[in-house]
Amino acid sequence: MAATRNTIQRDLVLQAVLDLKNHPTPEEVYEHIRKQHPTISKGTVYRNLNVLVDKGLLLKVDVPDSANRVDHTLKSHYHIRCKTCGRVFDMDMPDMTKEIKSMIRDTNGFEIEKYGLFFTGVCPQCSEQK
Amino acid sequence: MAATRNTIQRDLVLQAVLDLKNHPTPEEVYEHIRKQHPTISKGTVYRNLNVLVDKGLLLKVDVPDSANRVDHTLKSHYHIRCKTCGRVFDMDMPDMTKEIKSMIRDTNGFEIEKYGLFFTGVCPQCSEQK
DNA sequence: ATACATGCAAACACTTTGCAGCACA
DNA sequence: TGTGCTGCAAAGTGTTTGCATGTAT
Repeated sequence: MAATRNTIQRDLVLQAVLDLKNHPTPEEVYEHIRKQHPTISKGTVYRNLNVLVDKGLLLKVDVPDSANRVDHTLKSHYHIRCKTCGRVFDMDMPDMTKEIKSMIRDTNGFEIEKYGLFFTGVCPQCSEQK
Repeated sequence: MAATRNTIQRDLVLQAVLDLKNHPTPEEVYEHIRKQHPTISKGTVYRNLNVLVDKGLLLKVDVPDSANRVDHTLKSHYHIRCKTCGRVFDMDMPDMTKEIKSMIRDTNGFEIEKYGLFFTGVCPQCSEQK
């Protein structure tokens, strides 16, 4: 990995994700930082999120059909997205990595690197507003 | 659901997915159809793929960090994407819907509608080319 | 006849990137 | 002092959409 420097912007990006807690989108990180540091650019936010993910300090959360997110929680867990309001929540369920791996019958020569398990549904607030 | 019509284009889109078999991208469907029907537009391909998915004739496959795909296989199964060549393959493993649902401890009021399980790795061809 | 569908292009949402100047090590 | 990083804007991907026209029912 190439050498990296500690810039103010890098710190701000990491701190913003920690502050926002709930797996924010890059856009949310950008808006959060802009309050205190209005000159930061969106490109810098994206670049630093990628750097922090590569360094293993943040986890990338792939969200179908919308902006991806980053998670400050590093242990394996799963998410659900409300298809009405778009918010993303943590699932209350144990890690299934072992079970999932044990179900693989034949990798067909594939080197499996990672997997994603993602739920979609309607959150309590949105379902009662009908 | 609104009434739908049987257009030549709709048939062509469905037939293309069946012909191409391996969960093609909309772009691949478009290029395939264009050989026989050069005036079809990409918008029409996207629109019809969405209609066919809504009708339950095709399955949408959400692929992290790249174009989505459609699958003509309707029964629940999982996919893996080679991060080197980008191709998507079927996983050789049984359906885990029951196991996954049984691991959910508390839905916190969520109406869970669906889930996606997706693998990433390096395919045999790409890993031997190193 | 009517409303759904088409082709086209523009717009959209999200993300990356080229570049000139800046600042951390 | 050098190269990694920044801000900015432009470009890149993938997908949807507005509109005038066409066509299935």
